[in-house]
Amino acid sequence: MKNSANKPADLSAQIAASIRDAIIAGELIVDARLPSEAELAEQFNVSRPTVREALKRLAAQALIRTQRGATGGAFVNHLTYPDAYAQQITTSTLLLSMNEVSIVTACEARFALERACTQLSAQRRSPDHLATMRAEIFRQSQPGLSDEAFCASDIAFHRALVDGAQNPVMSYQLAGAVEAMQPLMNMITFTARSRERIVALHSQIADALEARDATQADAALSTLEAYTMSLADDVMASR
Amino acid sequence: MKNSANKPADLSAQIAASIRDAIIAGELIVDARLPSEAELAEQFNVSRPTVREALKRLAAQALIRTQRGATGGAFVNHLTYPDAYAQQITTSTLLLSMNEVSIVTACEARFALERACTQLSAQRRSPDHLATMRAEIFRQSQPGLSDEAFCASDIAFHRALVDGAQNPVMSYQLAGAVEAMQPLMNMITFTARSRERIVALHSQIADALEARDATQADAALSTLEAYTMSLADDVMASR
DNA sequence: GGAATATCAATTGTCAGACATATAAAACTC
DNA sequence: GAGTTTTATATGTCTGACAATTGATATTCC
Repeated sequence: MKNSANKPADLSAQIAASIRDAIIAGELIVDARLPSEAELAEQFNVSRPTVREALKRLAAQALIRTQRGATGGAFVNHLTYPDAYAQQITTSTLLLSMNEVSIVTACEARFALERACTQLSAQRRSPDHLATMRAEIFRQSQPGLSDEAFCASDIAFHRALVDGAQNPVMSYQLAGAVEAMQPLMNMITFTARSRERIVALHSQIADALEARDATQADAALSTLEAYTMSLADDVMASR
Repeated sequence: MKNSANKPADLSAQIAASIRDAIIAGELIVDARLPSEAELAEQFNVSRPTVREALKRLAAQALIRTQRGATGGAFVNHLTYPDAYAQQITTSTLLLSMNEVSIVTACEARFALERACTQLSAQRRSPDHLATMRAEIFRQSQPGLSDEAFCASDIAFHRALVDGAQNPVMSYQLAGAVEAMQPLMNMITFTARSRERIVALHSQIADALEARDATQADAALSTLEAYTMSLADDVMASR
């Protein structure tokens, strides 16, 4: 009951799917070179532009990379965390902006997932993570800071909190949840007083992590969640 | 210090990025029709094949859809949750298989995130979610079940658990973490005895959620995590 | 007049062939 | 032997064309 049945996909989509499946199935390992475009065209019995469209589809998903020149070609890409982050963030951002996800739902998800990191972060955070958090807190308390810069710093703070768990898979998962909310957070204008409150809560969290006190960090995070939501409610109500 | 600086990207990549930014910035709203390929080619001062490659890149990310015919063209796509799931799972699966993520790291992330859902799921799960979980538990206890089918049912169980939180953003985020682990989980062969134990823990979780007891569900999930990891250790050690 | 049908026009999908450009290896020069 | 030039191979891009799809329009028939 999928597209595969009711609508024959484009040739380029079919070819892309075929190659993608081979990669996922492990038939093509990382850094393996695909046949040249001309060879692929012959294999699939299509023209070179069609093959190229298929390869561009895969390149858009960071599944392959291409290289020009004599020893060039298309290679199975080693999917790096930054690549995956970037895709994750793009997708999450669009999902949030296109599906009328309420601020409440997004906040709830974000903080719930973030709390999942707290336990581990309290155990494992390095001095480096703490230093990053303190630095962002300092930046956030500067009076002249623009709203955009404040939000960006807020995100950097939470990234450090998440990274403190020292689990790259969790960092990757959270990147989407945290960063995708930036557009929503930017809609909430922070008054001087609410910034003060947020900074105070950030400090509480950093203190708790420094003391390796997961329970207290959790509590501060919950308070922050409730406060963020109340700010969001105010903004929604005033319109 | 990115590719944008040291390597001028392909024209098709530049054009794709340009259109993508316009979509993300909200300049192109959902279902808006993009100019025809010929018009885009003229606007960007490139040939049609180049424009087409750019559009295929966007189509691969489900950002646009194309339609043939007189009133056809490329339209900004409404990114649905299933679309986002699919991308999320593909990316996560590749990330796990290509980055030598240890089973320990992946398990840790998965269960930590899943525990984040438990609290909400205990409050909000519907009878429907419970029924799904019970049905999967029953299937898992059937003796003749293949390893693949057991793993698939395991995933379905955990999906129901996550969906019970009634937060689509969390469901989306968790889809990647849970399903991407299928290949890893398939590597662990389950003996009759370990299946029994897993089913018992699943039942405990279902019971706890039925009783809306988040603490007990949490505990059972933690036990399941520890048991899964010990099984993984056994498999690793025996090779 | 209204409905079924035929035609048309716009747009994407595909193709063939060509040239430009990048790049590493081979051949050449000193 | 080191440096330079050539060459082969691959991707990147362009031109031009035709096929297929599909909504809109005109036409025909009752």
